[in-house]
Amino acid sequence: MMTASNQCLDCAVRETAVCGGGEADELAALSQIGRRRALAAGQVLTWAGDANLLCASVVAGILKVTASTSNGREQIVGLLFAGDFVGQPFSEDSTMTVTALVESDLCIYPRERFERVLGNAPGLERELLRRTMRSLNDARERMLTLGQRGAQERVAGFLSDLIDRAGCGASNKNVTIDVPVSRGDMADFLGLTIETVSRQLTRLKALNAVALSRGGRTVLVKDRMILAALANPD
Amino acid sequence: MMTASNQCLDCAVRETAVCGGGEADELAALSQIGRRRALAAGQVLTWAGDANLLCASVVAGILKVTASTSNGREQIVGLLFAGDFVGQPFSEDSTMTVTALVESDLCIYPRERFERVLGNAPGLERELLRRTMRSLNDARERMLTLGQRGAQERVAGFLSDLIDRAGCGASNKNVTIDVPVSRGDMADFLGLTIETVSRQLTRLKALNAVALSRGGRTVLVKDRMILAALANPD
DNA sequence: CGGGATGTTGATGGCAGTCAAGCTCGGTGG
DNA sequence: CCACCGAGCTTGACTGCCATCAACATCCCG
Repeated sequence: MMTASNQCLDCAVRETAVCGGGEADELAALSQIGRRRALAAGQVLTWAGDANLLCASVVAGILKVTASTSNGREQIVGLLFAGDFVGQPFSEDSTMTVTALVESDLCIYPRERFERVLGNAPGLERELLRRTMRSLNDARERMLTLGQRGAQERVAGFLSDLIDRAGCGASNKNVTIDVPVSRGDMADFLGLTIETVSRQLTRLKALNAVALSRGGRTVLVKDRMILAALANPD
Repeated sequence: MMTASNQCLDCAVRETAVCGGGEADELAALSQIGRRRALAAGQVLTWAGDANLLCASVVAGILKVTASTSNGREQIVGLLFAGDFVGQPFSEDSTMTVTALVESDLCIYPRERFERVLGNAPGLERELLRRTMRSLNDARERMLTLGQRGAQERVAGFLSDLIDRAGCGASNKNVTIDVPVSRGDMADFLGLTIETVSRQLTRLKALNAVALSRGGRTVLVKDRMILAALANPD
């Protein structure tokens, strides 16, 4: 379809998303099945337990992938940013809920059709394998945090990771970072409560490692080294 | 090489390992690069931080994949059984340590050669992608446990999972399961201490849900339903 | 301004970690 | 065959961290 193809060529994540891993003809096949969808903040893309009908690429925004216990406790098992892949090909049912944290744009692929395209697109399949491997590694590193680290290490580590994500380069002092999620989501991500997260942040403030503003959503990191030391004590 | 090929044909995990996903010619290519290696209990296959030189299939035995903090705390992020795939293709460095928990047999593939074989073996690559997706899902479900569940839920859930693994079918009462790991490994797996694991097991005993023998390594599950209820309270 | 959502601070308690002692079991050697 | 030994497991006393409950502050948006 011409419009879809045109969308791909000037897509914001043309290079960074999974589509970038394929040859021209593979991209063309993908473009046939992709459809744009916008999600409002808080809107759910897929529910755990529902039939697994969708895969997607994040074009813009931030989403969370969550798992929940039967008594309603929630763990954020992954955050998705522009360029990230969403979904579980080759699985009949989805066990995770995917929710937009801010207004987001996706490029949606029906799962079964996506799988068929994958079969004829070795470049895409390779790229998806690489990404899944990286996600698995991330998940395992986070299991270390959730199983073994204390509250202070978790919060300091979270901020350090945010800095790395932003790619602020060499500067180690006075880096301003934007916390893209609420305290509640931060707590669910780190396996803590809102109160504990808040307390640890004020503790970092007291240690002169950070300064907060914009209602705690903007963090001025006065010294990355202090933060790194608190995230990884000996 | 004829011997390697012969090894594959009568390999114990011929059907269940990643090799089973490919066509005959794909298997032949794999057999060229696979070499058997035996590991003693406690022996390390690969260290976190070393160059990433190996992938492998588990032929027999049990291995653990661990991540560690700088101050020496360890988290078991995965257990590997016969048929499971080991390693991280397409990554230059390995971030996890892999250790044999009992005497084990592996079929080792040099990483770069394995990657080259994958490029010409779509069936294998597909199978590896499926497995990696499953592992990612497992890791995420475990993040829920590590982040949100209490000690009792973790231990009861661990035993329930062991029963599922063993595939004891329909019988819900008086199932005997073999705990394949020490209390210490169980603790590292669950993000608890040895003492807490032990206490929770005696608690299960007091609740008449299980009986222990062989120094705590054999568990007679008197009622799976009680266990499931304790693992998933409301 | 005013009101609701979000974030912070405080008081308290419980669950799991720590430290320390005893127990069990399997293996070894006299 | 039994006494001994050591590793792994259990139990106990105590501590400390983080969750919980509750009040207050701040921000944002109309």
